This record gives sequence, structure tokens and C-alpha cells, in this order.
Amino acid sequence: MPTPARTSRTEIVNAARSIVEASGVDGLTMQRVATTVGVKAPSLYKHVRNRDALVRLVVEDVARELTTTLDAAVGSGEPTADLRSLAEALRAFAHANPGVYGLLFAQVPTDARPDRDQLARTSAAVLRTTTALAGPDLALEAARTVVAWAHGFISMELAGAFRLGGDLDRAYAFGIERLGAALVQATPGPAE
Amino acid sequence: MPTPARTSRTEIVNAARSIVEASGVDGLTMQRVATTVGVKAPSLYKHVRNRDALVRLVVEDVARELTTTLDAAVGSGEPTADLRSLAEALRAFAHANPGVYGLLFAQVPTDARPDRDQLARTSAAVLRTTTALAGPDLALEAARTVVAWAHGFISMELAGAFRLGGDLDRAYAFGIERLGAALVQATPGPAE
DNA sequence: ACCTGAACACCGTTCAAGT
DNA sequence: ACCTGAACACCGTTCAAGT
Repeated sequence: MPTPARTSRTEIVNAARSIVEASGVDGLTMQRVATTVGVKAPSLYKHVRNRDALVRLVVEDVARELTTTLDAAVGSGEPTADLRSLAEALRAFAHANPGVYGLLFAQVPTDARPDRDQLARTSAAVLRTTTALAGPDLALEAARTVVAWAHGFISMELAGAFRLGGDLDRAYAFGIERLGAALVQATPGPAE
Repeated sequence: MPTPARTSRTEIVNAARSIVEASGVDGLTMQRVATTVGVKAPSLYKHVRNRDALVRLVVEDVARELTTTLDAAVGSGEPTADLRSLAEALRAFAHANPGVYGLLFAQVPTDARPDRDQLARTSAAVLRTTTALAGPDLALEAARTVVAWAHGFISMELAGAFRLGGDLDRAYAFGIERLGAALVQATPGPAE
């Protein structure tokens, strides 16, 4: 005789995400998710394959949200302004979701990684902006330079790696200005 | 009656480092370290306080090695060349030690973080180079921009986050050239 | 002074048994 | 069709007992 489900995949993913946000990935245990949604741990396996799969669902949820945020940040018609806006939007998103942000580019088990399509969707706004800024031939490399810098800055900031004082807001703004200026000169670098 | 030690802190740290290198931090278990050095797990607690302290010893070991590597990379007398050399040395170090590199700037438990002094020693060569490149007033911000970019690029590369094809060596070289050029213009950006 | 076995409180995951 | 208790193989860590 079938019984109605007492929880759902969505509810489980939401619970997992807030646990990661509050306690980091290491704090994410199946038992804790279970008590949060009101069942026992073994029941979770009716809704998700295992813990890695659950982590992946959380990452994809965060990636989708970030995509929306970045898409909304562009469209000023001025590539340099869009670049600044993208960088600020990414940092604001990370500050608002410091726990799960770290998961986005983390060295996480293969089963916990989001699929290629979602990644492509998330990078679309950046690629459009660097295409306008540096031209189609250099767009990909320019995008990688910007994203590497922004993500590196933010992850070091969140990890507490900037310990030599100074104003981090100003350092971030400094980086955007210099990078924007460096990428707008569309002359290709040395071939080698 | 005292018995001679059957292992040592150094041996334990070395074992832990190679386990992290082979299997990631999650693969680092006290049991595995113990069998590697030839004792039972409880014995390890005579040499290290706990697992977090052991992780920290590994991180500090790696940081010391990286410091030596970066110090050896500079000294050409030409700041732009030193910057390129530093960036390449950091990436080569990460490729040679992909497992433990991720630990260096990771969001790791507080007890597992290296102390401030070691971090200062590791950044010294970069700061010297950016001082020569961008002047003392902008040296710290320039250093943060370079390190953020390089670390972001490398960590994304190691995490497999660059999935849109293209030549990563070329993308890294592109980033160095543009950053070097951007930082050498010592005009401060807008104050705001 | 170091090492060990036994024990405790936790994990993730499986599975038979309930409804 | 979902939920549960019991069980298994693992963790990190403590501690009394060995030498």
C-alpha cells in the first residue's frame, strides 16, 4: 500500500544548501539533512542517489542562481561598464552566499560537479562582454583572465588569505580598472 | 621504562603530505597515516595534537617549499621579467603538487591555517617585484591583483573549470602580458 | 616515554521489514 | 511507494593498560 512522500527532493536540496551555508561542506551530513526535513537518514536515498549527488544538486542550484544574477548585471551598452558590473555582481553574490560560493569552483569529487551546459550558461554573460571588449578572437582568453582574477580574489578573501591589511574594496576596484584597461587594447600579445 | 619512538613528527608529516597528494584532503585519515608509518592510529596523538594540526603542518611544509621556489624565481633586475617568472614558477609548482597546492589558499578549518609570518615570507618576493613595477604606494594592491589572478587561474585549471576548450598555456601567457602591462602604468585609478 | 586494544560517538550506505 | 530500525564498515579521539 503506497504511502505519500513525507519530504521531497527540493526540500532536501534546500535543507542541504542551508546546512552548507551555515557549516561548510564538511558539516553536511545525511543525518543532519534528514532531521531538518523530518525523516530518518536512510529515507533520503529514495530521493537522491548519495551524498555526492546531493552536493551536486546544491552546486547546480547555486550555479543557476548565479547565472540569473550575472545576466541581470550586463546590458548597459558600454563593455567596460558591463565588466565592472559583472565583477561587482559576482563579489556581491559570493558575500551573500559565502558558504556555497566556495563550492562553485571547488575541487569536488567528480560526481559532485555540475554539467558542462550549466557552466556554459553561467559564463555566457561574461563571454558576451569580453567579445565586445576585446574582439571575438581574444574573447575566451579575456574572459578567462577576468574570471580567474575575480574568482581568485574572492576565494582568497573568503579564505582569509589577505592578511597584510589594506582596503579590500579598493583593491578589488583597482583590479577591475586595470584589467578593463588592459583588455580593451585589442592588440594580440606575442604569439609565443 | 621508556621505549624508543617508532616514528617521528617529520615522518608523519611526510606520510600525510603524500597521502593528500595522492588522494586529496578527504583521503587523509589518521588510520592511513598510521599504517604508512608503521604504528596504530592512537599513537599518532603522541606526535600531533589532532588531524587539523596535522593538516596545518602539511600546509606549512608546502608553504615553506613554495617560498623557496618563488625566491629563486626573481632577481633578473627587470620587474616585468620577474613578474612573468613568478607567475610561471607558481603554476609549475602547482602542477608538480596539484594535491597539496589546493590546500594553500583553501577554506580550511581555522586550526589548519598556517601562521601570518609564513604567509608574509611567501608573499615577499611578489611584493618586492610589484614595488619595482608599480611603486610603493600601489605595490600591495598590484600584488593582490597578480596573485588573485594567478591563483584563480591555477585553481580553476586544477578543478577542471575551464571546459570551453582553447590552449590554457596560451591563456596564462596572455594574462601575464596584459597584467604586466596594466600594472606598470603607475597612475592611480579613481579614488572611489 | 611511547605504543596498543578497547571503547565511544559519530559517519555513509544497504536492506529487510513495516505501512 | 515511501519510511524505518538494524546492521556494516568506516571515521576521529580518549584512555587505561602494557613495555
